[in-house]
This record gives sequence, structure tokens and C-alpha cells, in this order.
Amino acid sequence: MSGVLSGVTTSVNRSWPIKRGARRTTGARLCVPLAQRPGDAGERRLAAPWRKRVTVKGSLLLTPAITLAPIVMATATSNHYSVLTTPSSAPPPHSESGSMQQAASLSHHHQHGGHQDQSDEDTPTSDELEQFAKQFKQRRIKLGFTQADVGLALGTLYGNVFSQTTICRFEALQLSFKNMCKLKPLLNKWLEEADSTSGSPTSLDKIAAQGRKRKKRTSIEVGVKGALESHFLKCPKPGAAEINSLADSLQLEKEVVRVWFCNRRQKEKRMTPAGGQIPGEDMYGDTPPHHGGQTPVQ
DNA sequence: ATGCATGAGAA
DNA sequence: TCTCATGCATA
Repeated sequence: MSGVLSGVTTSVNRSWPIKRGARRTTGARLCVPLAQRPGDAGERRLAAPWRKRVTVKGSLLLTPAITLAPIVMATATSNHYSVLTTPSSAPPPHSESGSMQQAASLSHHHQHGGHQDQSDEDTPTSDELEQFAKQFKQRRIKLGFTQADVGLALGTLYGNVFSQTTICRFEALQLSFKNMCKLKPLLNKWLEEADSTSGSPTSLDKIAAQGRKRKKRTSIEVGVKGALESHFLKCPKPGAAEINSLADSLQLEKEVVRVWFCNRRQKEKRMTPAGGQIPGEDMYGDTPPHHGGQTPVQ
């Protein structure tokens, strides 16, 4: 029926009530004992301290075989699987390649007599985060843990569970600077723990996953994506009206378009954008102080 | 590894 | 409404 009429391939999404106007308070949000709401959003758009060009790309060809061992981590149901007792079964013995550097070399602070050599206390520098992330990944892999394992362990150990996605993004520095700083100490602790697996089976129960209905991921066609990108370049922050017309033009739902822009903006604020752009320089809405001749959206 | 989505909190 | 942290689902 009806051929192509929308630029999306909305598969089987048709169950989520698009009731934004109504407070769709998720009655039960007993996901995690989120104790992390610093509410420090006061510093909003900081001048992006990581505005240093990071020319470091993926380079994880250290271990030939990641770990094809049958990782038997109790998937749901019960729950007293050992967090980091047995990574998998055989931590790649391999002899490390001498091409990796230790992150303990962050003493290149020849700037002033100040003591900004923070390792896990004050705000780390983008460089340190970068180093840490890289090292973390290596160690993690060597220990035979997956990103998901770590995320789970964090929850089991400290109460904050994280998904594979988050760990992945951390390693890839695809989180905001602030977010990276917040996660670093946690991952650092885990690393220490996993490192000195003193044989202390830290068992704990995992939080029950909430069963909320999630809208199926909308697949936006490449062409439509291109159109969105074009608009993004012109106007990264379209108003409701703009979004409406855009959505109409592309035959997409307003929500989808709105969310797309939100995500797009977030992406620009990451430490290591996909394109390789250096965020922090001067983004659109990040420089309201003065806009005498703001680029006309066109 | 990444795209689209949710939700709390700030403006 | 947007931002921001975070993740399910998917490529």
C-alpha cells in the first residue's frame, strides 16, 4: 500500500503515545539509585577546556584475540555473579607490544609553580582524560572484560550501573568534558579493583530493569539526513515553527526532527566529534555575549 | 560503535 | 524548550 511517502522506514513503531503535552511521568523509575545529580549545571557551556586538537584516533591493535572465551555472566535471572572475579577464562597472556605508553607520564606541566597535577581529584585536563581513556581500554581488554562487564561492575560495586554504550563512549572520548570527568574516578576505581583482584568476589544484586515501552528507533534515510544536516549548518537551533515546517517538508514527525537536532547539537559538544572538528572554538549558541552580525541563517 | 530516544533539571 | 547524561536497539 502506498509506496514511498515518508523518508523514514519506521518499522514497527506505533505504540508509543506521543503525548508530550501531558506529563508522562514514568510512575516507576526505580532504575538505579542515581545519586549523581550534582546539579552543577551552573557552569553550563564552559569554554571547552578540551579545545586542543586531539589527533589521536583508534589504535587498539594490541591484542590479536580480544577474548573469544565463553563469557558466562549470569544474564539476568539470578544475580550473584562475580563482578570481576573471572574476566572470562584466559586473560591474553601475550607479550605486550612496546608501543604503548604509560599514562603515568603526565608531568609535563611546565607552566607555572602551581600544582595542577591532578590525577583524580581536581578537574583533569583533556589530555589526561585522553590518556586515561586509552589506558583504560587497554587494561580492560587485557583483563578480559567487555565494556558491558565494566558498566555492570560499576553498578555492582558503587551503585551506579552504566551501559556498554557509556563505557564505549568514554573510551572513545565521545562524552562531554564534564561527563568524562565524572566517570573517570569511577572507572579508575574499577580499574584498581580489577587490577588487584584480591579474590574478593564482590557480589551484589543488580537493579531490576524497568520495562518501559520505548519507541522504536526511527531510521532516517540518508537523503533526509542530508537535508537535516544542511539545515543544521544553517540553523542549528531551529524554533518550533522551523521544526514544524522542516518536519513537514521531510515528512517526519516533529518530535523526530526535534530530537534529531538535539542529538546533533550534543554530538558537536563531544570531545572527539566524528568529523574531527574541534568543539569549543565557537559554536552557535555558545556565544551569546555578542552577536553583532550573527550569521544570517541562510 | 552509533543512531535515535528518554527524562530530569535549568532557562 | 533546551541541555545533558545516559541507554536501548541496531548497523
